[in-house]
Amino acid sequence: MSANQPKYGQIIDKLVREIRDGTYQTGDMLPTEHRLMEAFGVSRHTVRQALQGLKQMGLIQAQQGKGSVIIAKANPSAYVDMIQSIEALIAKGGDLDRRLILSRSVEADDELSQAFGTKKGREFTEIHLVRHSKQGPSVPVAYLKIWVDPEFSSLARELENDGRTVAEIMKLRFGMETGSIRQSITATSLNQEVAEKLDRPAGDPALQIERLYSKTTLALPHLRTISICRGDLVQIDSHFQSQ
Amino acid sequence: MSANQPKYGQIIDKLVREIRDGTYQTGDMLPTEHRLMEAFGVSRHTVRQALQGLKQMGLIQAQQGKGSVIIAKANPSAYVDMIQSIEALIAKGGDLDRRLILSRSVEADDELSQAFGTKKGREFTEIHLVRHSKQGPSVPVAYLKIWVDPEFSSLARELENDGRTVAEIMKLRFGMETGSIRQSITATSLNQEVAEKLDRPAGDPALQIERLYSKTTLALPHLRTISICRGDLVQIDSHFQSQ
DNA sequence: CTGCATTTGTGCGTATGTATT
DNA sequence: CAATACATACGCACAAATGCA
Repeated sequence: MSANQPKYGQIIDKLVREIRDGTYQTGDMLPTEHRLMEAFGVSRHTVRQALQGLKQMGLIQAQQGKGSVIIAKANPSAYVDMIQSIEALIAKGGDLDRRLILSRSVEADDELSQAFGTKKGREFTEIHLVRHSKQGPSVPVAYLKIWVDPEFSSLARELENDGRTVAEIMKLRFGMETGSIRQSITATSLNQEVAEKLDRPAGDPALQIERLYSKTTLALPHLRTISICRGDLVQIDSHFQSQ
Repeated sequence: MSANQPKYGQIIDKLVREIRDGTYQTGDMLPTEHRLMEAFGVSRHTVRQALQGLKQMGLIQAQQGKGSVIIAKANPSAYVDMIQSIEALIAKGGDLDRRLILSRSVEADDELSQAFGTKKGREFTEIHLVRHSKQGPSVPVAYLKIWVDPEFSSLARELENDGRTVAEIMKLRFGMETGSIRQSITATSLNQEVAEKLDRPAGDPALQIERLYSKTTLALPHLRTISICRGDLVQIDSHFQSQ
Protein backbone atom coordinates (compact mmCIF):
# COMPACT_ATOMS: atom_id res chain seq x y z
CA MET A 1 0.00 0.00 0.00
CA SER A 2 2.62 2.52 1.08
CA ALA A 3 4.98 1.60 -1.74
CA ASN A 4 3.93 4.89 -3.33
CA GLN A 5 7.02 7.00 -3.73
CA PRO A 6 5.51 10.28 -4.95
CA LYS A 7 4.33 12.87 -2.46
CA TYR A 8 0.83 13.02 -3.91
CA GLY A 9 0.58 9.26 -3.48
CA GLN A 10 1.53 9.52 0.18
CA ILE A 11 -1.07 12.24 0.66
CA ILE A 12 -3.71 10.06 -0.99
CA ASP A 13 -2.82 7.15 1.29
CA LYS A 14 -2.95 9.35 4.39
CA LEU A 15 -6.30 10.91 3.50
CA VAL A 16 -7.86 7.58 2.51
CA ARG A 17 -6.77 6.14 5.86
CA GLU A 18 -8.23 9.10 7.72
CA ILE A 19 -11.50 8.83 5.85
CA ARG A 20 -11.66 5.13 6.75
CA ASP A 21 -10.59 5.69 10.36
CA GLY A 22 -13.43 8.09 10.83
CA THR A 23 -11.19 11.12 11.32
CA TYR A 24 -13.38 12.50 8.56
CA GLN A 25 -17.00 11.37 8.22
CA THR A 26 -19.05 11.17 5.06
CA GLY A 27 -20.71 14.52 4.62
CA ASP A 28 -17.83 16.38 6.25
CA MET A 29 -15.75 18.95 4.41
CA LEU A 30 -12.15 18.08 3.68
CA PRO A 31 -9.65 20.76 4.78
CA THR A 32 -9.16 23.42 2.10
CA GLU A 33 -6.36 23.04 -0.41
CA HIS A 34 -4.50 25.82 1.40
CA ARG A 35 -4.73 24.00 4.75
CA LEU A 36 -3.55 20.78 3.15
CA MET A 37 -0.59 22.62 1.61
CA GLU A 38 0.43 23.78 5.07
CA ALA A 39 -0.31 20.45 6.73
CA PHE A 40 1.77 18.41 4.28
CA GLY A 41 4.30 21.10 3.44
CA VAL A 42 3.80 20.80 -0.33
CA SER A 43 2.68 23.03 -3.16
CA ARG A 44 -0.93 23.52 -4.20
CA HIS A 45 -0.19 21.58 -7.37
CA THR A 46 0.74 18.49 -5.37
CA VAL A 47 -2.30 18.81 -3.14
CA ARG A 48 -4.55 19.07 -6.19
CA GLN A 49 -2.94 15.97 -7.71
CA ALA A 50 -3.81 14.05 -4.55
CA LEU A 51 -7.36 15.42 -4.48
CA GLN A 52 -7.89 14.37 -8.06
CA GLY A 53 -6.90 10.87 -7.07
CA LEU A 54 -9.54 10.91 -4.35
CA LYS A 55 -12.07 12.22 -6.85
CA GLN A 56 -11.28 9.37 -9.23
CA MET A 57 -11.78 6.92 -6.40
CA GLY A 58 -15.16 8.47 -5.77
CA LEU A 59 -14.33 9.47 -2.20
CA ILE A 60 -14.74 13.22 -2.51
CA GLN A 61 -16.58 15.73 -4.60
CA ALA A 62 -15.15 19.24 -5.09
CA GLN A 63 -17.36 22.29 -5.42
CA GLN A 64 -15.99 25.57 -6.60
CA GLY A 65 -16.30 28.29 -4.00
CA LYS A 66 -17.22 25.85 -1.25
CA GLY A 67 -14.73 23.07 -0.80
CA SER A 68 -14.51 19.30 -1.06
CA VAL A 69 -17.12 17.06 0.54
CA ILE A 70 -16.47 13.50 1.54
CA ILE A 71 -19.07 11.41 -0.23
CA ALA A 72 -17.86 7.90 0.53
CA LYS A 73 -15.87 5.81 2.94
CA ALA A 74 -14.31 3.07 0.90
CA ASN A 75 -15.59 0.06 2.75
CA PRO A 76 -14.07 -0.25 6.20
CA SER A 77 -13.95 -4.04 6.13
CA ALA A 78 -11.46 -5.62 3.76
CA TYR A 79 -12.61 -5.86 0.19
CA VAL A 80 -12.49 -9.63 0.41
CA ASP A 81 -15.52 -9.66 2.66
CA MET A 82 -17.40 -7.48 0.26
CA ILE A 83 -16.50 -9.64 -2.70
CA GLN A 84 -17.34 -12.77 -0.80
CA SER A 85 -20.68 -11.36 0.11
CA ILE A 86 -21.29 -10.73 -3.56
CA GLU A 87 -20.26 -14.27 -4.35
CA ALA A 88 -22.62 -15.42 -1.64
CA LEU A 89 -25.39 -13.51 -3.32
CA ILE A 90 -24.61 -15.14 -6.61
CA ALA A 91 -24.76 -18.48 -4.88
CA LYS A 92 -28.12 -17.63 -3.32
CA GLY A 93 -27.37 -19.63 -0.22
CA GLY A 94 -25.48 -22.53 -1.78
CA ASP A 95 -21.90 -22.97 -2.80
CA LEU A 96 -21.00 -22.93 -6.43
CA ASP A 97 -19.15 -25.51 -8.44
CA ARG A 98 -16.82 -24.71 -11.33
CA ARG A 99 -16.55 -26.62 -14.59
CA LEU A 100 -13.86 -25.78 -17.10
CA ILE A 101 -15.11 -25.07 -20.60
CA LEU A 102 -11.92 -24.00 -22.34
CA SER A 103 -8.47 -22.49 -21.89
CA ARG A 104 -6.72 -20.91 -24.84
CA SER A 105 -4.29 -18.24 -25.94
CA VAL A 106 -5.68 -15.04 -27.47
CA GLU A 107 -4.34 -11.75 -28.82
CA ALA A 108 -5.63 -8.59 -27.16
CA ASP A 109 -8.33 -6.81 -29.15
CA ASP A 110 -9.46 -3.24 -28.47
CA GLU A 111 -11.53 -4.18 -25.46
CA LEU A 112 -8.93 -6.39 -23.82
CA SER A 113 -6.03 -4.00 -24.42
CA GLN A 114 -8.12 -1.20 -22.94
CA ALA A 115 -8.91 -3.26 -19.85
CA PHE A 116 -5.28 -4.13 -19.21
CA GLY A 117 -3.88 -0.82 -20.43
CA THR A 118 -1.57 -2.44 -22.97
CA LYS A 119 -1.09 -2.38 -26.72
CA LYS A 120 -3.29 -4.34 -29.08
CA GLY A 121 -1.98 -7.74 -30.09
CA ARG A 122 -0.35 -8.73 -26.82
CA GLU A 123 -0.92 -12.35 -25.89
CA PHE A 124 -3.21 -13.39 -23.03
CA THR A 125 -4.61 -16.64 -21.67
CA GLU A 126 -8.40 -16.82 -21.73
CA ILE A 127 -10.25 -19.31 -19.53
CA HIS A 128 -13.97 -20.07 -19.61
CA LEU A 129 -15.87 -21.73 -16.78
CA VAL A 130 -19.47 -22.37 -15.83
CA ARG A 131 -20.58 -22.07 -12.24
CA HIS A 132 -23.29 -24.40 -11.02
CA SER A 133 -25.19 -24.54 -7.76
CA LYS A 134 -23.84 -27.38 -5.62
CA GLN A 135 -26.91 -28.05 -3.54
CA GLY A 136 -30.00 -29.69 -4.90
CA PRO A 137 -30.29 -30.06 -8.65
CA SER A 138 -27.20 -28.68 -10.39
CA VAL A 139 -28.40 -25.44 -11.96
CA PRO A 140 -26.01 -23.34 -14.06
CA VAL A 141 -25.87 -19.84 -12.58
CA ALA A 142 -23.09 -17.92 -14.29
CA TYR A 143 -20.64 -18.12 -17.16
CA LEU A 144 -17.20 -16.90 -16.14
CA LYS A 145 -14.48 -15.59 -18.44
CA ILE A 146 -10.97 -14.99 -17.12
CA TRP A 147 -7.99 -13.30 -18.71
CA VAL A 148 -4.45 -13.44 -17.35
CA ASP A 149 -0.90 -13.09 -18.57
CA PRO A 150 0.30 -16.33 -20.27
CA GLU A 151 2.80 -16.94 -17.45
CA PHE A 152 -0.22 -17.81 -15.27
CA SER A 153 -1.85 -20.13 -17.81
CA SER A 154 -1.68 -23.08 -15.40
CA LEU A 155 -4.39 -21.23 -13.46
CA ALA A 156 -6.99 -23.17 -15.47
CA ARG A 157 -5.88 -26.51 -13.95
CA GLU A 158 -5.74 -25.02 -10.46
CA LEU A 159 -9.28 -23.72 -10.77
CA GLU A 160 -10.66 -27.18 -11.46
CA ASN A 161 -9.13 -28.80 -8.41
CA ASP A 162 -9.22 -25.91 -5.98
CA GLY A 163 -12.42 -24.47 -4.58
CA ARG A 164 -10.83 -21.13 -3.80
CA THR A 165 -11.55 -17.93 -5.70
CA VAL A 166 -9.45 -16.86 -8.66
CA ALA A 167 -7.89 -14.00 -6.72
CA GLU A 168 -6.93 -16.32 -3.86
CA ILE A 169 -5.26 -18.81 -6.18
CA MET A 170 -3.37 -16.02 -7.92
CA LYS A 171 -2.00 -15.02 -4.53
CA LEU A 172 -1.19 -18.52 -3.26
CA ARG A 173 0.29 -20.01 -6.42
CA PHE A 174 1.87 -17.01 -8.09
CA GLY A 175 2.32 -14.50 -5.29
CA MET A 176 0.15 -11.96 -7.10
CA GLU A 177 -1.52 -10.07 -4.30
CA THR A 178 -4.63 -8.05 -5.02
CA GLY A 179 -4.91 -4.69 -3.31
CA SER A 180 -7.48 -3.06 -5.55
CA ILE A 181 -10.50 -4.27 -7.51
CA ARG A 182 -12.55 -2.25 -9.98
CA GLN A 183 -16.00 -3.61 -10.69
CA SER A 184 -18.49 -2.63 -13.40
CA ILE A 185 -22.00 -3.95 -13.62
CA THR A 186 -23.88 -3.80 -16.91
CA ALA A 187 -26.96 -5.39 -18.41
CA THR A 188 -26.66 -7.65 -21.42
CA SER A 189 -28.49 -10.51 -23.09
CA LEU A 190 -27.29 -14.07 -23.48
CA ASN A 191 -25.64 -14.97 -26.76
CA GLN A 192 -26.14 -18.42 -28.26
CA GLU A 193 -22.95 -19.94 -26.87
CA VAL A 194 -23.41 -18.77 -23.29
CA ALA A 195 -27.16 -19.38 -23.33
CA GLU A 196 -26.59 -23.07 -24.06
CA LYS A 197 -24.22 -23.50 -21.15
CA LEU A 198 -26.60 -21.68 -18.81
CA ASP A 199 -29.57 -23.69 -19.99
CA ARG A 200 -31.57 -20.64 -21.01
CA PRO A 201 -32.84 -19.30 -24.34
CA ALA A 202 -30.56 -16.89 -26.19
CA GLY A 203 -31.54 -13.27 -25.73
CA ASP A 204 -32.50 -13.73 -22.08
CA PRO A 205 -31.50 -10.82 -19.82
CA ALA A 206 -28.27 -11.21 -17.85
CA LEU A 207 -26.08 -9.26 -15.44
CA GLN A 208 -22.51 -8.83 -16.60
CA ILE A 209 -20.00 -8.14 -13.85
CA GLU A 210 -16.49 -7.17 -14.92
CA ARG A 211 -13.68 -7.06 -12.37
CA LEU A 212 -10.16 -5.76 -12.81
CA TYR A 213 -7.73 -6.89 -10.12
CA SER A 214 -4.50 -4.97 -9.54
CA LYS A 215 -1.83 -4.75 -6.90
CA THR A 216 -2.44 -1.10 -6.06
CA THR A 217 -4.92 1.54 -7.09
CA LEU A 218 -2.46 3.09 -9.51
CA ALA A 219 -1.05 -0.15 -10.94
CA LEU A 220 -2.18 -1.86 -14.12
CA PRO A 221 -4.42 -4.91 -13.63
CA HIS A 222 -3.00 -8.45 -13.61
CA LEU A 223 -6.34 -10.25 -13.79
CA ARG A 224 -9.65 -9.61 -15.50
CA THR A 225 -12.85 -11.56 -14.98
CA ILE A 226 -16.31 -11.25 -16.50
CA SER A 227 -19.24 -13.04 -14.91
CA ILE A 228 -22.35 -13.37 -17.02
CA CYS A 229 -25.08 -14.17 -14.52
CA ARG A 230 -28.55 -15.46 -15.29
CA GLY A 231 -30.93 -12.54 -14.82
CA ASP A 232 -33.64 -14.80 -13.42
CA LEU A 233 -31.43 -16.10 -10.61
CA VAL A 234 -29.00 -13.36 -9.65
CA GLN A 235 -29.52 -10.03 -8.00
CA ILE A 236 -27.06 -7.75 -6.28
CA ASP A 237 -28.14 -6.24 -2.98
CA SER A 238 -26.47 -3.39 -1.15
CA HIS A 239 -27.29 -1.36 1.89
CA PHE A 240 -26.23 2.23 2.46
CA GLN A 241 -26.36 3.98 5.76
CA SER A 242 -25.59 7.54 6.77
CA GLN A 243 -22.59 7.80 9.10
CA MET B 1 -19.66 17.26 -26.83
CA SER B 2 -18.19 20.70 -27.62
CA ALA B 3 -19.79 22.49 -24.72
CA ASN B 4 -16.42 22.47 -22.98
CA GLN B 5 -15.14 25.96 -22.34
CA PRO B 6 -11.66 25.27 -20.97
CA LYS B 7 -8.73 24.75 -23.30
CA TYR B 8 -7.95 21.27 -22.02
CA GLY B 9 -11.59 20.35 -22.68
CA GLN B 10 -11.31 21.56 -26.27
CA ILE B 11 -8.14 19.52 -26.69
CA ILE B 12 -9.88 16.44 -25.29
CA ASP B 13 -12.78 16.92 -27.70
CA LYS B 14 -10.44 17.33 -30.66
CA LEU B 15 -8.35 14.29 -29.80
CA VAL B 16 -11.40 12.12 -29.06
CA ARG B 17 -12.86 13.09 -32.43
CA GLU B 18 -9.60 12.25 -34.18
CA ILE B 19 -9.34 8.90 -32.41
CA ARG B 20 -12.92 8.09 -33.40
CA ASP B 21 -12.45 9.34 -36.97
CA GLY B 22 -9.52 7.05 -37.43
CA THR B 23 -6.92 9.81 -37.72
CA TYR B 24 -5.25 7.78 -34.99
CA GLN B 25 -5.69 4.01 -34.87
CA THR B 26 -5.56 1.80 -31.80
CA GLY B 27 -1.96 0.83 -31.22
CA ASP B 28 -0.70 4.13 -32.67
CA MET B 29 1.33 6.55 -30.63
CA LEU B 30 -0.22 9.88 -29.82
CA PRO B 31 1.99 12.90 -30.64
CA THR B 32 4.37 13.74 -27.80
CA GLU B 33 3.36 16.25 -25.18
CA HIS B 34 5.82 18.70 -26.72
CA ARG B 35 4.26 18.33 -30.18
CA LEU B 36 0.78 18.81 -28.71
CA MET B 37 1.98 21.97 -26.93
CA GLU B 38 3.07 23.39 -30.27
CA ALA B 39 0.04 22.14 -32.18
CA PHE B 40 -2.48 23.65 -29.78
CA GLY B 41 -0.38 26.60 -28.63
CA VAL B 42 -0.78 25.82 -24.94
CA SER B 43 1.48 25.00 -22.01
CA ARG B 44 2.63 21.51 -21.16
CA HIS B 45 0.45 21.62 -18.05
CA THR B 46 -2.67 22.10 -20.16
CA VAL B 47 -1.68 19.30 -22.52
CA ARG B 48 -1.18 16.99 -19.57
CA GLN B 49 -4.59 17.93 -18.17
CA ALA B 50 -6.12 16.89 -21.47
CA LEU B 51 -4.13 13.66 -21.61
CA GLN B 52 -5.25 12.78 -18.11
CA GLY B 53 -8.81 13.18 -19.28
CA LEU B 54 -8.15 10.71 -22.09
CA LYS B 55 -6.54 8.34 -19.62
CA GLN B 56 -9.58 8.48 -17.38
CA MET B 57 -11.77 7.76 -20.38
CA GLY B 58 -9.62 4.72 -21.03
CA LEU B 59 -8.57 5.87 -24.50
CA ILE B 60 -4.82 6.13 -24.01
CA GLN B 61 -2.09 4.66 -21.86
CA ALA B 62 1.00 6.77 -21.15
CA GLN B 63 4.40 5.14 -20.72
CA GLN B 64 7.35 7.01 -19.35
CA GLY B 65 10.19 7.35 -21.80
CA LYS B 66 8.11 6.05 -24.71
CA GLY B 67 4.93 8.00 -25.25
CA SER B 68 1.18 7.57 -25.15
CA VAL B 69 -0.50 4.66 -26.93
CA ILE B 70 -4.07 4.69 -28.15
CA ILE B 71 -5.70 1.68 -26.54
CA ALA B 72 -9.35 2.22 -27.49
CA LYS B 73 -11.52 4.13 -29.91
CA ALA B 74 -14.46 4.94 -27.69
CA ASN B 75 -15.39 4.94 -24.05
CA PRO B 76 -18.45 2.75 -23.64
CA SER B 77 -19.24 4.05 -20.17
CA ALA B 78 -21.38 7.07 -20.89
CA TYR B 79 -23.29 7.14 -17.64
CA VAL B 80 -21.64 5.60 -14.65
CA ASP B 81 -23.04 5.31 -11.18
CA MET B 82 -20.34 5.26 -8.54
CA ILE B 83 -22.13 4.16 -5.45
CA GLN B 84 -20.39 3.96 -2.13
CA SER B 85 -22.39 6.11 0.21
CA ILE B 86 -25.77 7.63 0.81
CA GLU B 87 -24.41 11.08 0.12
CA ALA B 88 -23.13 9.94 -3.25
CA LEU B 89 -26.46 8.31 -4.05
CA ILE B 90 -28.43 11.38 -3.10
CA ALA B 91 -26.04 13.80 -4.78
CA LYS B 92 -26.00 11.94 -8.09
CA GLY B 93 -28.23 12.83 -10.96
CA GLY B 94 -27.35 16.47 -11.45
CA ASP B 95 -26.43 16.02 -15.08
CA LEU B 96 -29.78 14.57 -16.10
CA ASP B 97 -33.10 16.19 -16.97
CA ARG B 98 -36.48 14.84 -15.87
CA ARG B 99 -39.76 14.70 -17.77
CA LEU B 100 -43.00 13.74 -16.07
CA ILE B 101 -44.93 10.92 -17.73
CA LEU B 102 -47.75 10.36 -15.26
CA SER B 103 -48.79 10.72 -11.64
CA ARG B 104 -51.67 8.62 -10.35
CA SER B 105 -53.11 6.94 -7.32
CA VAL B 106 -52.74 3.17 -7.04
CA GLU B 107 -53.68 0.46 -4.56
CA ALA B 108 -50.82 -1.63 -3.23
CA ASP B 109 -50.53 -5.05 -4.84
CA ASP B 110 -48.48 -7.91 -3.39
CA GLU B 111 -45.16 -6.53 -4.56
CA LEU B 112 -45.76 -2.97 -3.41
CA SER B 113 -47.19 -3.91 -0.03
CA GLN B 114 -44.23 -6.18 0.58
CA ALA B 115 -41.76 -3.43 -0.33
CA PHE B 116 -43.36 -0.93 2.07
CA GLY B 117 -44.24 -3.51 4.70
CA THR B 118 -47.93 -2.57 4.72
CA LYS B 119 -51.21 -4.31 4.00
CA LYS B 120 -52.47 -4.94 0.51
CA GLY B 121 -54.89 -2.38 -0.83
CA ARG B 122 -53.35 0.66 0.84
CA GLU B 123 -53.27 3.71 -1.38
CA PHE B 124 -50.01 5.05 -2.83
CA THR B 125 -49.05 7.73 -5.31
CA GLU B 126 -47.17 6.40 -8.32
CA ILE B 127 -45.09 8.77 -10.44
CA HIS B 128 -43.39 7.94 -13.73
CA LEU B 129 -40.56 10.02 -15.19
CA VAL B 130 -38.05 9.74 -17.97
CA ARG B 131 -34.51 11.00 -17.44
CA HIS B 132 -32.70 12.55 -20.37
CA SER B 133 -29.11 13.62 -20.83
CA LYS B 134 -28.81 17.39 -20.50
CA GLN B 135 -25.68 17.86 -22.54
CA GLY B 136 -25.62 17.50 -26.29
CA PRO B 137 -28.58 15.83 -27.98
CA SER B 138 -31.26 14.92 -25.44
CA VAL B 139 -31.02 11.14 -25.15
CA PRO B 140 -33.40 9.22 -22.89
CA VAL B 141 -31.34 7.29 -20.35
CA ALA B 142 -33.67 5.81 -17.78
CA TYR B 143 -37.33 5.30 -16.94
CA LEU B 144 -38.03 6.09 -13.31
CA LYS B 145 -40.97 4.84 -11.25
CA ILE B 146 -41.59 6.35 -7.83
CA TRP B 147 -43.99 5.33 -5.08
CA VAL B 148 -44.80 7.49 -2.05
CA ASP B 149 -47.53 7.94 0.50
CA PRO B 150 -50.43 10.03 -0.92
CA GLU B 151 -49.61 12.86 1.52
CA PHE B 152 -46.53 13.52 -0.61
CA SER B 153 -48.37 13.43 -3.94
CA SER B 154 -47.35 17.03 -4.71
CA LEU B 155 -43.86 15.57 -5.18
CA ALA B 156 -44.65 15.10 -8.87
CA ARG B 157 -44.95 18.86 -9.42
CA GLU B 158 -41.81 19.57 -7.41
CA LEU B 159 -39.83 17.11 -9.49
CA GLU B 160 -40.66 18.94 -12.70
CA ASN B 161 -39.48 22.34 -11.51
CA ASP B 162 -36.66 21.32 -9.22
CA GLY B 163 -33.44 19.80 -10.46
CA ARG B 164 -32.77 18.12 -7.14
CA THR B 165 -33.06 14.39 -6.54
CA VAL B 166 -36.19 12.79 -5.14
CA ALA B 167 -34.57 12.14 -1.78
CA GLU B 168 -33.42 15.76 -1.46
CA ILE B 169 -36.88 17.12 -2.25
CA MET B 170 -38.44 14.73 0.24
CA LYS B 171 -36.16 16.19 2.87
CA LEU B 172 -36.54 19.86 1.91
CA ARG B 173 -40.30 19.96 1.29
CA PHE B 174 -41.58 17.32 3.66
CA GLY B 175 -38.83 16.97 6.23
CA MET B 176 -38.41 13.28 5.44
CA GLU B 177 -34.74 12.59 5.99
CA THR B 178 -33.14 9.47 4.52
CA GLY B 179 -30.73 7.59 6.74
CA SER B 180 -30.83 4.18 5.07
CA ILE B 181 -31.16 2.94 1.51
CA ARG B 182 -31.55 -0.66 0.42
CA GLN B 183 -30.70 -1.29 -3.19
CA SER B 184 -31.19 -4.30 -5.50
CA ILE B 185 -29.79 -4.51 -8.98
CA THR B 186 -31.25 -6.96 -11.47
CA ALA B 187 -31.13 -7.50 -15.21
CA THR B 188 -34.30 -7.20 -17.22
CA SER B 189 -35.45 -6.43 -20.73
CA LEU B 190 -37.47 -3.44 -21.89
CA ASN B 191 -41.21 -3.91 -22.21
CA GLN B 192 -43.10 -2.15 -24.99
CA GLU B 193 -44.21 0.84 -22.93
CA VAL B 194 -40.82 1.66 -21.44
CA ALA B 195 -38.95 0.84 -24.66
CA GLU B 196 -40.91 3.54 -26.50
CA LYS B 197 -40.05 6.20 -23.96
CA LEU B 198 -36.39 5.22 -23.98
CA ASP B 199 -36.25 5.19 -27.78
CA ARG B 200 -35.08 1.57 -27.96
CA PRO B 201 -36.62 -1.64 -29.31
CA ALA B 202 -38.62 -3.74 -26.86
CA GLY B 203 -36.63 -6.65 -25.45
CA ASP B 204 -33.39 -4.67 -25.22
CA PRO B 205 -31.32 -5.41 -22.09
CA ALA B 206 -31.71 -3.02 -19.16
CA LEU B 207 -30.49 -2.59 -15.61
CA GLN B 208 -33.25 -2.39 -13.04
CA ILE B 209 -32.27 -0.65 -9.83
CA GLU B 210 -34.75 -0.73 -6.97
CA ARG B 211 -34.15 1.51 -3.97
CA LEU B 212 -36.04 1.64 -0.70
CA TYR B 213 -35.45 4.82 1.30
CA SER B 214 -36.12 4.91 5.01
CA LYS B 215 -35.32 7.13 7.96
CA THR B 216 -33.35 4.48 9.81
CA THR B 217 -32.27 0.93 9.09
CA LEU B 218 -35.13 -0.44 11.13
CA ALA B 219 -37.86 1.94 9.98
CA LEU B 220 -40.32 1.15 7.20
CA PRO B 221 -39.51 2.84 3.89
CA HIS B 222 -41.16 6.13 3.00
CA LEU B 223 -40.03 6.12 -0.64
CA ARG B 224 -39.51 3.45 -3.27
CA THR B 225 -37.94 4.01 -6.66
CA ILE B 226 -37.25 1.73 -9.59
CA SER B 227 -34.89 2.95 -12.30
CA ILE B 228 -34.97 1.05 -15.55
CA CYS B 229 -31.73 2.08 -17.24
CA ARG B 230 -30.79 1.55 -20.86
CA GLY B 231 -28.24 -1.25 -20.91
CA ASP B 232 -26.27 0.34 -23.71
CA LEU B 233 -25.69 3.57 -21.78
CA VAL B 234 -25.57 2.82 -18.08
CA GLN B 235 -23.09 0.94 -15.96
CA ILE B 236 -22.47 0.79 -12.24
CA ASP B 237 -18.89 1.08 -11.07
CA SER B 238 -17.42 0.32 -7.67
CA HIS B 239 -13.93 0.22 -6.32
CA PHE B 240 -12.70 -2.02 -3.53
CA GLN B 241 -9.40 -1.62 -1.74
CA SER B 242 -7.62 -3.67 0.89
CA GLN B 243 -7.07 -1.83 4.15
C1' DC C 1 -27.93 44.51 -4.26
C1' DT C 2 -23.14 45.52 -3.63
C1' DG C 3 -18.80 44.37 -2.17
C1' DC C 4 -15.44 41.33 -0.14
C1' DA C 5 -13.14 37.20 1.45
C1' DT C 6 -12.77 32.38 0.65
C1' DT C 7 -12.25 28.34 -2.20
C1' DT C 8 -11.81 25.70 -6.20
C1' DG C 9 -10.83 25.89 -11.45
C1' DT C 10 -7.86 27.11 -15.26
C1' DG C 11 -3.51 28.25 -17.20
C1' DC C 12 1.27 29.63 -17.59
C1' DG C 13 6.38 29.09 -16.51
C1' DT C 14 10.31 26.51 -14.71
C1' DA C 15 13.17 22.83 -12.83
C1' DT C 16 14.44 18.23 -11.89
C1' DG C 17 13.78 13.06 -11.84
C1' DT C 18 13.39 8.69 -14.31
C1' DA C 19 12.49 5.37 -17.98
C1' DT C 20 13.30 4.36 -22.84
C1' DT C 21 15.72 4.44 -27.02
C1' DC D 1 26.68 8.42 -22.98
C1' DA D 2 23.18 11.43 -25.02
C1' DA D 3 18.67 12.54 -26.59
C1' DT D 4 13.87 11.94 -25.96
C1' DA D 5 9.57 11.62 -23.42
C1' DC D 6 6.74 11.27 -19.56
C1' DA D 7 6.47 12.07 -14.13
C1' DT D 8 6.85 14.89 -10.24
C1' DA D 9 6.98 19.25 -8.01
C1' DC D 10 7.62 24.08 -7.14
C1' DG D 11 5.91 28.86 -8.15
C1' DC D 12 2.52 32.58 -9.81
C1' DA D 13 -1.74 34.80 -11.67
C1' DC D 14 -6.39 35.30 -12.68
C1' DA D 15 -11.31 33.40 -13.31
C1' DA D 16 -15.53 31.72 -11.41
C1' DA D 17 -18.61 30.16 -7.80
C1' DT D 18 -20.01 30.59 -3.09
C1' DG D 19 -21.23 32.67 1.27
C1' DC D 20 -21.55 36.47 4.16
C1' DA D 21 -21.53 41.24 5.91
